[in-house]
Parts: sequence; C-alpha cells; structure tokens
Amino acid sequence: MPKHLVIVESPAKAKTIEGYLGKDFVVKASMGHIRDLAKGNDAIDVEHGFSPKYIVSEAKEQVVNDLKKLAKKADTIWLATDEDREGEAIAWHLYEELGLTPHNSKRFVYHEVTKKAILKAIEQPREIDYDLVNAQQARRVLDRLVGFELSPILWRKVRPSLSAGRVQSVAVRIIVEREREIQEFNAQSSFKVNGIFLSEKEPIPFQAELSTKFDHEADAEAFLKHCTHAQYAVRSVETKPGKKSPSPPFTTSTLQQEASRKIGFSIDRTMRIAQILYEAGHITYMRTDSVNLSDDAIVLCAGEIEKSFGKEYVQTRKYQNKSSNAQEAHEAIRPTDFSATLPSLSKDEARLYDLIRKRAIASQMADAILEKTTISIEIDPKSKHMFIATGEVIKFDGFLAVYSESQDEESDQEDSKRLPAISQGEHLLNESIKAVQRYSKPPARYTEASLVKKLEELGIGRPSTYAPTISTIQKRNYVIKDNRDGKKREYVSLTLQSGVISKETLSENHGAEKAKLFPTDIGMIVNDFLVENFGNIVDYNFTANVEEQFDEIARGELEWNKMLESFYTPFHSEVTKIMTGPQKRASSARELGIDPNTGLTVYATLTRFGSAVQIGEIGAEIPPKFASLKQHQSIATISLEEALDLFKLPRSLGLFEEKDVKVGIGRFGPYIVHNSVFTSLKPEDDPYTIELERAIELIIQKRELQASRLIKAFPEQPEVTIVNGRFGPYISFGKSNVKIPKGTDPNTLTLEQCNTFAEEQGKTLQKVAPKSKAAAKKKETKSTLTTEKPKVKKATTKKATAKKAPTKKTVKKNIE
DNA sequence: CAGTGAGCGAGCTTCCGCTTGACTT
Repeated sequence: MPKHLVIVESPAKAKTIEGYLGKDFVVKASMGHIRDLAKGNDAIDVEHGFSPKYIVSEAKEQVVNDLKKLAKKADTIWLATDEDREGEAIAWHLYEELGLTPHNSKRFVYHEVTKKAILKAIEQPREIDYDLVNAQQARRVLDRLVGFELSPILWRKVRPSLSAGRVQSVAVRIIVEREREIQEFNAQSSFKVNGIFLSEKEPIPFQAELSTKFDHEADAEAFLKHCTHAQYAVRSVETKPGKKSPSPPFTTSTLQQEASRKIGFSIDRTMRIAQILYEAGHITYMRTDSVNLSDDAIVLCAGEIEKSFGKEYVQTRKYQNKSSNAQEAHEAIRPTDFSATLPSLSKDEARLYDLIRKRAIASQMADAILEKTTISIEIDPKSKHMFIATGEVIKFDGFLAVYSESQDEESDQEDSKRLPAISQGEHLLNESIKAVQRYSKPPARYTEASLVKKLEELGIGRPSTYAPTISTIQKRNYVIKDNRDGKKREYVSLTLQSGVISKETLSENHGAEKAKLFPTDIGMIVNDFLVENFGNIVDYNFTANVEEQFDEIARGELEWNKMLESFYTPFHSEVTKIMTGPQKRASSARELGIDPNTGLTVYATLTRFGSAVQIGEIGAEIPPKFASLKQHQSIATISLEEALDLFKLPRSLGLFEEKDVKVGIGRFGPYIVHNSVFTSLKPEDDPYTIELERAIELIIQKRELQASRLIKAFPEQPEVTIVNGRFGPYISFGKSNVKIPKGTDPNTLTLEQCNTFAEEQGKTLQKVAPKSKAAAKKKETKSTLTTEKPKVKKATTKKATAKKAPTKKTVKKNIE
C-alpha cells in the first residue's frame, strides 16, 4: 500500500511523475479546479468582506470522492499543483475539501516535468502560500462581480442573454475599434518607381527602387521624361554584415499564431491537436506562457542539432519572457524527444508536431550570418533623386536551416537577391523604369490568432482561456469570423522603355479577407454602451492595473478584501445609478435620410429580430415599415440607397403555370415561392435582379430533386416514407427520422419493417413538436454539467443565430 | 421552415481559469 499520495492538475502529468517516484507513491490528478464560486448571485457576501461561497461542482464530485478515499489511506498527501496563482488556490481548495492538516500534508512545486526537477522539488516542501491564494480569490471574486453586475445591465438596456466581462469585453472592443479605423481609412495613392539596371561587365539585370515616391501621376511622368536623357552611375556600394536570431520556443499564444499562419489551423483546432500530442506524451504541456526550456531539454536538443547539422550549428540560449503577467509554471512547448525519428501520427498531428519540434530546435541553434549590400545609383549629378538597390546574401544559414517565422502581414519586400559585383563610379545601363500607382493599406483586421497576440500584449487572459474567450465572443454574436470578396480598383502604370513612355490602366483586387474577425451590429452597440458607461472596466489597462494589486496581495502587502472594497464601492454605485436611472434602451438607430416616395425618415436600427432598416416612426399614424439587413450589411455603414433597395422585396416576377412567382429573402436566405412551394436561390443568383426564366429553371430543378428524393411511399400510412437524405436513405417517420440498419436494401422495406425499426429506435408517430423534444434532451444532458448550453433558447436568440448563415444553409440544401 | 418589427408581468440568461471527457443528427 503506497504511503504517499501526490496530487497534480493533469492526468498525463500524473502518469509521468508516477514513473519518476518510487513504489511508495501514487500520483493522481485534480483535473484543474475542484471547487468554484456557487452558481447564482449569492456566491459572494459583499456586505461581509466579500466572503465567497465555494461548492464542488457536480462534474468534480467523483474526482473529489476518489481523492478523499485515497487521502484517508495515505500517510502524507503532497499537493503538487502548479506554482502559479491558480495552482496555489487549487492546492488550498484540495486542502480544505479533503480535510487535510499540516501534519499529513505538504506542498511542493516544480517548473518542469523532468525526473531531476521532481525529485529535487519533493526534497524542498513548503506550506501553502495564503497570500497567493488570496490573490487568486481576489481575482476570482472581481471577475464574478464585474461579469454578474454588468451582464444584467445589458439584458435590460440592450437584449437578454448578453454578457460582459473583464476579458471578453476588451476583446470585443479591440475588434470594434479596428473596424472603425478601417471604415474611416482613406487610401492615398502614390507612384512607386522601380528601374531595372545592368552593369556593362556583368550583364545580370537587377532592380533598384527610387528613393522618392510621387503623389501625382504628372510628377511621375515628368520624372520618367527626365530619365529619357539620364546617365546612370554608381555613387556608392555599401556592404554590411548582418545577422538573424531564432525566436524562442512556443508558448500557447505563439503556437496559435504560427499554426494559424503556417498551416492554417484555427486556434481551437491547434489546441485540440496539441492536447492529443500532450496526452500521448509527445510534447510538454501546451497551456503555458513560458519561453524557458529545462536544462535537460537543452542538452538533448543540442545533441540532436550536433548530430543532424554539426557542432557549428549549436548555440544554446535562455530566453526571457516579454509579457509582464506571465506566471511561468511550466516549460515552453517542446517535443519530449528531439530526435528526428518522428512518432506515428495523423496528418494534422504530424504537421503541428513538426512545427513545435522545429521551432524548439531552431531556438537552440546558431544565428544566421548575412551580408547586406546597398547600391546607390545617381541619375545624373544634378538630380536629387536616387535609385537604391538592396541585396542580401546568407553567408551561414544557422537556424534558418530548420525554421523561419512567418509574419502576420506580408511585407512589400520581395525576396532579396544577390546583386552583381559592381564598383563605385561605374556606369550603368538602364533597361526600363516603371512608375506604378500604389495605394496605402488600412490597418489589418484581426484573425483569431492575432487577437490572441494583442490580448497577450495587453496582459489580458491566460493561455487556458485564449481559445475559449474568442469562441465566447463569437457565440454571443458580438464578433463573427467571416470572409469578404475584394473590390476591383484601377491603377496606373507608366513605363519608360527604349526612350518611350507608355501608360497602362490596370485593375487589382483589394480588401479581400479570409477568416477575419468582424464586429456585428450588436457587438458595436454593446461596446459603445460599455465604453460610455464603464470606460474604466473596458479600458485596455484595467487588467494590468488590477494585476498589480493582485501582485501586492500575493506579496502580503495588501488585504484582498480591502482591495475588492475599494474597487467595488464606486463600481457598484455606478451600476445602481444606471439600473435605477431612466428605463431607456441603448439606442442604435442611425438616421439615413428621407425616403423620396413617402417623405418619411429612414433609419437603420437594431430590432428584436436583428438589424433592420425602418421607414417612418414608431407610434406615428402610419406604422413604420421594416426590412432586415442582408449579410455583410451593417447599421454603421449602410447607405440610404442600399436601405431603400431592401424594400424592393418580396417582388413578383410573373406567372408560371398560371400561378404568381415571387422572390424574397427569408430566414434561410433568398427564395422563390410558387404555388406555396419554396425554392432556395443559388449563391450566384441575386434576388433583386433574377428574372422569371431563371426562376422557373430553379423551380423545375427543385421538382426533379424532390422526385428522386422519394424511394418508397406507403399509401396506407402516408406519414411514413423512405427517402434519400444527405447521409443516404432513411425513413421519414412523421416528424422524426428513423435510421435504416446497415445492410438493408431500402427498396425492399415493408411498412411493417419501418414501424419495427421506429419502435426499436424509440420513435413514435406522434407529431412531436421540436420544443418538447429539446426539453427532453435538456433533462438528459443536465447531469453531465458541461459548459455546453441547452440547445434551444428563447425565440429571440434562436432567430438571431439562425439568421447568421443563410447562404450556408442554402448550399447544404442544394447538395441534398 | 420561408414571418416578424411589443412592453401587463413568467423565469431565465451572465464572469474567468484550471482541467478532461462524453456526447449524435
């Protein structure tokens, strides 16, 4: 019987550590926090020192019970949770919940899961650090207070079920403010001039850029004219040594960024796959903010580099963390085994593993040695303009042999090339000169990964919450990840060749976006409301400021409930002021102008059913008319013309088979209705311009599809049919669907068989309303108590989400 | 399933961080 029970946070870690310790030790995992604040609004007694009420959640009961049993049998219980604030709190909660005493329990901490580190750590046990625990309690309580006082204000002032919080509201703010910068951005154009030159000795053409840009076409043209008679000579040749150093090994945030840029993974997918690699023992822990590698790892890594590349490629380094609130309870993310023999993995796992391994290896490799050459070319001795050619040659590749980091935005610089050997004073021949109109670019929209980077820079959120936070703000419909088609734009290109200047007008695509984050109307309204009324909470520095105070608590210099007191008093009085103030909703209405037909005012506004345009006033004699916005339209940017267009639907296209054909936009996107049969438009069809002929084509297509859908019907029981669905044949059984067992030919099924299958699958022929079905489901899932929300919500939210992706749904339907 | 665009009122929603599983049409 083992005498010692060691409790860590993660089961994979438990397994590893158990291997390091002797037979007397059993190592178990707490699976993260075991207790949390009670659910409702009564978890914190603000009147009495913010005393918190903790409960063991249903999901953790089993874990706690198992640990209790083991603890009873053990002589010593070692609390070996992470060294950071949260880990210390977990240790304390365990201590309390398991009824431990100073006599039967000890605490030890480690920064890396290596045998040496663990054995050393257990030699140096300590007490639970209550100052650190209190810092965590302050953090936890503050987050609850902020979230649970701000959210209800939004329910009342904006819309039910919304949420606000210290982290998510700032994330939304970042997206909203960037969108506004982009909206306000005016692209300026200028003419960038490039020449192709040749040396007489070494006739390899190379490119050089003019040191000045021209704002106007006329200036560019005048310059090219001037160049028709120019004499080119090399004024100077400068060669400078340079070097590039590798980046540190991955943290959670940098892994998410690079996996997004290099292999196109969403941050969610990255974390899911990293978890698999971690559990299989291929990588170290993936939720970390540390760039540090253990000494053991560095030795192993250096050995691998020497073996694969040679000694001159080895340069071991210790990296310093840049982010200020890093807690560094773990190592950086690295392979557990650096050798080139890769474990057998799925394709995605292999790609992520490869990235992690190369990045870690490169971090311990030598700098790349470069040589940068700059050649200045004068046009003629009098001209103030000059052409500059730059080239870069890699003298020693170093870490570049393994890994080079990608940038968020592609820079304009092309791959720097080797320049021909040229000496000062030498005359050059010019092959051609081009002046091309270039536009300035607006700030880039955020991707999920670049938003994580920004949050990390601001010290907001933790490695374990980056991905969940970003999915929360999308679930709340504050932000959507979306694509945009670019717009065509013309630009001018002037070319001087063989003494002749020619002009071309070309066109380019700009502003196309893929998987970028856009604020929704509701996101903007909520943000504006919070910025106006709670600017201090959604301030970019709010977290940094409270973090400083948490640190003071952790150092024992500040009492945690005093800190909360001084935060909460002014905060709560602000909350009360707004809750008891005028019962006005946060207004989103934007005046667009006057409708020329009726003379009434046109508004863009947020309604119960989402963003819409409105003609006329509520409460006026003539009730206002409404029309929903299309996808990609927003209250902030819609124009009067676009708004008026929305009232052109539904429209009649004419008669087909003596019945009216109408086109409109519904819940699932644009549709045609004819003889009360609905047909979706294809993505390429525009409901505003579609003509009768095309509509009839789609109606007939739909009929053909319907015909091939039905495999078999039973006249004696018309609710039962066998049909072809998206996933193959199935039995449509009243309102529910029944699976056909594998190996059964759907064509030969009898009605009796169908009824038997239905019975076996627990389906009845009652016309079950979807509501009660979902309620039953809710009951089922209740006991598991995951973070997943019940599937069916209030009518408003349901509709709002359904509206989100009409085109997607349409596509699916068409495939069917 | 393809419409709608309130305010008589029933009761709900919500935070951040730490961890892994157990669920289907």
